[in-house]
Amino acid sequence: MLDPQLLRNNPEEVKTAMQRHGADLDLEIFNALETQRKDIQVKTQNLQNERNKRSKSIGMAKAKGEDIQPLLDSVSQLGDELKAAETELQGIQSKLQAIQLSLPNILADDVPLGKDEENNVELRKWGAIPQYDFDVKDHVDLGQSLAGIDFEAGAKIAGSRFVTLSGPLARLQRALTQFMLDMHVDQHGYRETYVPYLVNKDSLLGTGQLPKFEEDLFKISDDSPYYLIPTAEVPVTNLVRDEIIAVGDMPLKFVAHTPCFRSEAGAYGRDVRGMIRQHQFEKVELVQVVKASDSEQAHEQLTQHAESILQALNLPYRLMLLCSGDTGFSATKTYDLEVWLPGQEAYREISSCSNFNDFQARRLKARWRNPETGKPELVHTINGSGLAVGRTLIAVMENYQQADGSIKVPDALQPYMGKITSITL
RNA sequence: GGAGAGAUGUCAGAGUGGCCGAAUGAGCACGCUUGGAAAGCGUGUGUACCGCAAGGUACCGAGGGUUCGAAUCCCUCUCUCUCCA
Repeated sequence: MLDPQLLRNNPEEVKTAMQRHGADLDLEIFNALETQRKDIQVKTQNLQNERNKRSKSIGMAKAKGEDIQPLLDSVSQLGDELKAAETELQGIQSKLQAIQLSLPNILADDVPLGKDEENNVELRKWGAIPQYDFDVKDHVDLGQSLAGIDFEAGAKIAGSRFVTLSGPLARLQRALTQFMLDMHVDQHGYRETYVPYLVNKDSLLGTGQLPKFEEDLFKISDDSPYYLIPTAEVPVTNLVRDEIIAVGDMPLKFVAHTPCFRSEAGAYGRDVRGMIRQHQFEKVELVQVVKASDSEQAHEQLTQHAESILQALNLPYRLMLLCSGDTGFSATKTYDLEVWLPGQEAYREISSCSNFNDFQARRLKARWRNPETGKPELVHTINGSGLAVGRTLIAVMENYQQADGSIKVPDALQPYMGKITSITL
């Protein structure tokens, strides 16, 4: 949510910023509602004041044993008027709120203008793209020949875009998860966190998935208020909802491993082959809650934490700065890490690291107390995948494949793999 | 599944229709006191919105209702605790 002050005081500026982020603000409607709101709010508060004063005088008169009937008569009409004003105010406020909830975050100045991922800007590349003297397979072929990935089983048990893993490949996924968690906890100072995989509506409103993106989510049922989490960002960031954080506890750094569930509505033909785009996948998520003055630096730092996993696994990748059209609704700026997949001969997203500034914090009412002013201030939230485990599994398989179809276990993962050095049939 | 109790400010905890944004205590901050500390004393200490300000409005788990007036009464929901199955 944007700062309502900004919206009221500089609506033109906000409108321009919204257009940059692919949204529109109808100033005519907004200004009209704002004017009405002001009038009716003042009117309502005056009526409330009047009622409070008279009610108080009735109380005092009664205490003195005076006749209160004339006073009662004089307020009889006030109640109806007040109720009407309150109802009207409520209506306007919910309309204004709907507008506010539908507006995306204002993009950072250095976000390049662009329509879609074609316009993202490559900031740096890491690692050499491996050369092979044999025919490279993708993870689907590798997984099938190693009898470790079974799409038919996933489809039978659940449906399309589900998969089963078994044997050493299932273990490899677990190894990756453990490795990532350990690295973020031991070397990067994150606090390991276990959270619910089902969340309520308030949490999704807080991080910005609702009200606009309900179709991307799995809802448990119509009578149950729960949704499956699309990312650990939702439960973890909501830890600070309605909280005022002590200055000594800042910054908060959480890491959580969870499954993620996405309906992938609108991705019909895309990535139908393989494990790239699944309804269910594992992810290790990094979340930081910081002071406003620290958020840019924290965003860079968190991105580097995600990068360090790729580096430790020796997987080539590139860092992309997302353009305006590709940056998510709640983000002010997003870096994507794209890992090299030999099977596709392409870089594919494996992590998305975003700074939300105070956009989520305002919805969440997440604040910290500034000791200099003694006042609560909104925090800034930053999160990123560190990393998407399913896609990392793919990347390891494809990058570490050998001529005989086996997969070498990266050195960093060997302690987690019972010391085996290679995955073979 | 059944029966009961409860949810109040940073915390503990009073308040069962009006003078309650809310006693009291603890904590915290500042000041006094002291050689220094403890104790003691004094003052202050929620959030949001409107307003230049004075001031006003809302908020006592959430949402509705009754009433001139609700933390307090009624209804629904959520959560916590105790007991029974």
